[in-house]
Amino acid sequence: MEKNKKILVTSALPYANGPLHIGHIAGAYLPADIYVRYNRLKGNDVVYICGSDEHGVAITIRAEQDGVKPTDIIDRFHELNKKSFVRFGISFDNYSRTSRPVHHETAKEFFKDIYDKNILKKKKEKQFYDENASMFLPDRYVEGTCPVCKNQGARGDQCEKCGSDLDQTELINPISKLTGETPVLKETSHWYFPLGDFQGKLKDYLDRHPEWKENVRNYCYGWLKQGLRDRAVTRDLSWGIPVPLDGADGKVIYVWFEAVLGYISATKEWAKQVGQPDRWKDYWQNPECKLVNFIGKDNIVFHAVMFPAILMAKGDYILPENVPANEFLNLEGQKISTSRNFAIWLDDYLDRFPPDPLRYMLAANAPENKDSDFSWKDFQTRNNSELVGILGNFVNRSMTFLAKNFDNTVPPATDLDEMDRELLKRIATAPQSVSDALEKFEVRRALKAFMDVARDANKYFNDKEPWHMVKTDKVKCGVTMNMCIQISRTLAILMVPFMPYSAEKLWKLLNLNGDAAGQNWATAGEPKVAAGHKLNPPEILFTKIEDGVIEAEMARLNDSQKKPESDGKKEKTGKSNLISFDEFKNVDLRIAKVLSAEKVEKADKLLRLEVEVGEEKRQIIAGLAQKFSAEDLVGKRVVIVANLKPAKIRGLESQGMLLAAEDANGEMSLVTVENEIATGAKVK
RNA sequence: GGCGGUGUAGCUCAGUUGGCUAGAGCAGCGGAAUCAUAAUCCGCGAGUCCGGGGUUCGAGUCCCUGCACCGCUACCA
Repeated sequence: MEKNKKILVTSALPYANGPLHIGHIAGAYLPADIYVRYNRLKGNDVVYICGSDEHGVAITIRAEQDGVKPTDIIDRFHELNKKSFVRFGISFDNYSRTSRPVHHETAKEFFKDIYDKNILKKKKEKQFYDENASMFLPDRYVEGTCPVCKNQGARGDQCEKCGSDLDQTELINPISKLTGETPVLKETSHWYFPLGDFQGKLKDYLDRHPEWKENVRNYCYGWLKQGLRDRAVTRDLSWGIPVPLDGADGKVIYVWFEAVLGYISATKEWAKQVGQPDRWKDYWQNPECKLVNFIGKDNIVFHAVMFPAILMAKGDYILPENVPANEFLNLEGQKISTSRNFAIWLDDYLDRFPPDPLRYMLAANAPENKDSDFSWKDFQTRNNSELVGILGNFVNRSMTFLAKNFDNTVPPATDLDEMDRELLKRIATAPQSVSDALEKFEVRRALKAFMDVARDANKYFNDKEPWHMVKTDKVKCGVTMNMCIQISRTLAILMVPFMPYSAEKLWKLLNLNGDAAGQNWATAGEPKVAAGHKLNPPEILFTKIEDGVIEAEMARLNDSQKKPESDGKKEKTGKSNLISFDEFKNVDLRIAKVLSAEKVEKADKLLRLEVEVGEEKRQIIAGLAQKFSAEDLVGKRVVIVANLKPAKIRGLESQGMLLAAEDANGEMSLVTVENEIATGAKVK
């Protein structure tokens, strides 16, 4: 038996700008929780860490849209998500948040330390500073006269008229788009993390972990092959962790660098909570400790390349031992979409169903090797035929049999026959069969191994036919029932990682001491229930889900999908957004005929169109390629915005914009006209 | 467009370093049983292993290529 191992498990920090759905859960949380609960049963010293990721632009944008402060957004979703996790039985030891002081300090310490080691590269550049807004202006927020063609509306990154790539400092008569004031040129610095310098070490690190999932490894090798580039670790933003250096006012640490450190700060916070403030070091700075980061596939590069690089730069920290990344979960054959509200939200689910059936479903169908699919029909089937039919039924038939014929008391197991001995062997090997899979993070296989125990139990019950024996040989029948209770106890313990609530319920029904989660995995396969032990009256473990309930859920899913982002839209059409006729008049809409269309090379979505507008011919670059082919467009009369400032896209000048409608599902339709009206005609 | 992944029975998915007649669960069909939430147990699969080439004594498993889908990334006036 291995000795107590120290294991630090993390799940990706959910971004606190929205609620959690089942896709999140299936990827990074449930598999981790199963792994954690299993290791606790094994007696390992596990700490399970997570928290809300609360910085970054997306939060400020959402706050601006909703007309609230960033803290309002993060407070709301932090609390909501934290509560959902608890209800679902995700057993974090600490669920922190990156807005906490401990995290700010940790992130600053890392930044400062890496800076002090002269690892960060400072790149000086002159940038415009708006003194009224008290901030440096990103290129796009500066306008002025183009030094090449003298066009007055040139932007800081390029001139739309002549297509020249510009540096903002080249502009003549620059103006801040924020305030309309003339910005001053100030020297500013950005710090870059030289990922490339860690290329060799990262390669060695990857080479040392051939046991990682193939998708993770290949993905990382792909990045390495391309060569790692310097990556900025500072940004000019007001929301985030201030850069802890002099002269870095108005700069924050870039989220990619800081968020992953949330695992460390959350561990520190936990250590304080348990009254041993230094204990986090036993994990993060202990080479004997095994760090496992559970994530979704979208997060691979941050956890398997960048996070290790940061830890290497800092030194004295352990690196992830494994990064089990799951693929994505689809819903009813389609992608889950938060913007379309096509999802099953966790808190929503928990309002109507118990956690365990979903835990079971998501574990049985976890997207381990490829994207997998969740459907309500499947959910019903899994619940009814597997949980109710196989697992629940076995326990129930055993317990009601004992209640009726043995006064709820476990009979002695004297005089075992061959079949009984086989069953005991089966019980004895059950924990190992589940562990084998869990040690390799193969949750699906583990769950199947668990269910196979229940299947075998049913078979044993059937083959023994105790309902006949009870009339002919009650002692022998008693042996059978003793076996059934032994295996029920084993099932209760093995069930803990997957379905903790039902495991405890079963444990109580069996009237055993303590709780199921407090048992030892190593002895789960031993027949420990004594003869004469009194059981509690039988109760149903899992309830059947009727067709009507599932139909209602499917209808909900469809209904909710029809009205996307309701509040956002209401505001946009509200009074404050009304424009005057004069404003509308400024937009010059014209009829144009598409003469030719072709795909822009090396761009998936772009089409280069030539259109006729009256006498004039124009080139328009439009992001339509995914919905329309050249044939769809050539010859069509469309509406264009004729007086839009030209812009360079992919090196091609776009002289106008083609109008098309796009709905919430991403379906598009061109705006066209009924008759063969002359091109160049004004639309009003 | 670049990088990575996936495409196996009606459905959801396994298939380890290439090797015996390609598997599981569910659904379906037939049977047994009736202790149990009409729950269980046994038996039944003529699948172009996405298409096309190739390597090999032998390929779902390796190589090339085409198609489809997913993720990251670039670009969507």
